[in-house]
Amino acid sequence: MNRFLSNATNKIDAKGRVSVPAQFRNVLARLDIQELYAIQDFVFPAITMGGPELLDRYERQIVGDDPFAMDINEMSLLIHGGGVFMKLDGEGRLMMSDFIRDYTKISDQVTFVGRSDHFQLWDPVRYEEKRQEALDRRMAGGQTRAGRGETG
Amino acid sequence: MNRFLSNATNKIDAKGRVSVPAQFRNVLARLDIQELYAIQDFVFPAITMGGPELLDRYERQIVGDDPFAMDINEMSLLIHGGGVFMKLDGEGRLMMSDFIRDYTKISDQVTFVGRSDHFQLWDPVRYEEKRQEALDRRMAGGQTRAGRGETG
DNA sequence: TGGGAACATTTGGGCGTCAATGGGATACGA
DNA sequence: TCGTATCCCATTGACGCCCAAATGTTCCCA
Repeated sequence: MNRFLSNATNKIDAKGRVSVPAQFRNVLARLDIQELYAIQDFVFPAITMGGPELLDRYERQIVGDDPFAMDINEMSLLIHGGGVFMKLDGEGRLMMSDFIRDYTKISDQVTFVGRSDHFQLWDPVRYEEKRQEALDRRMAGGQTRAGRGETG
Repeated sequence: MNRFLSNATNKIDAKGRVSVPAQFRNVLARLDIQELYAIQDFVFPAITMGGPELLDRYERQIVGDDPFAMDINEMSLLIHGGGVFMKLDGEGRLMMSDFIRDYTKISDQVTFVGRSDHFQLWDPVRYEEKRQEALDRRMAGGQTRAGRGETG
């Protein structure tokens, strides 16, 4: 598999490190991603991580024709000022910086959530909350499309 | 037969493994499905499993042209964050991960339920409950037992 | 029609490998 | 020089891979 799927929760050790799930590391290797770009999610209390092309994509939103694009100056402030490059240590771990902790409220555990072409870092509790909210909202409004448990 | 039909209940062994019914494995082989995509059912306490095209189908809902479709970010959280790829061991068994147990309340047995182009994993008791509920609901409009369900 | 052989399926368990985690030692920056 | 980050190695436990027992099914022949 060459996409980030599923989720896994790992502990933060005494030094503030946490192992990136092996499954995700495999995807990173397959995509030949050496350096990780990290930025806060604009909607959820989570940190988005992915390859450098992730930054490219955000930058395209700045200059792009997206009608919902934010103010350019404001957007740049978030993307360029709020993003950071990180890399894993020899065992595939990364440091939980204050930058990450601030936006996520992560304390002693991290839930890694696959998002297809990138993945996210969540506090386990908040992830479960938001996941449930999303589920509720889908069942409330989405009865038409593929609702009722039918998938086809 | 190249569709998933009927249902069967198998035991979970001490290691947390359970055999996928041979009948279902035959269908998988016939459809040349090597890797299974699994995701929680959005309505029932069950896990839906099928080939990779199952994920494609869900993803089409994300990028679909439905203007009232769910928020993309939220939908991805459910589909990508909540879905997993799994594969069977040499004997055709799969691991009952916490992921599966959480959504299904499966403890020591699993009921595999055919759903034509995919199948589901249920806790035997809950399956029987839901099946009975569905049956009752269907017969509610009609007469007694003998009465056939009226809503074709 | 009954018995049983041959086969298929389910279940159990040993063992090696790898991932997650912990911790000491060293390098680096404030 | 102290606090922090990085590198390296050790430990533990989970999972994959393999083989074997037990249970169930089919089919043939007496």
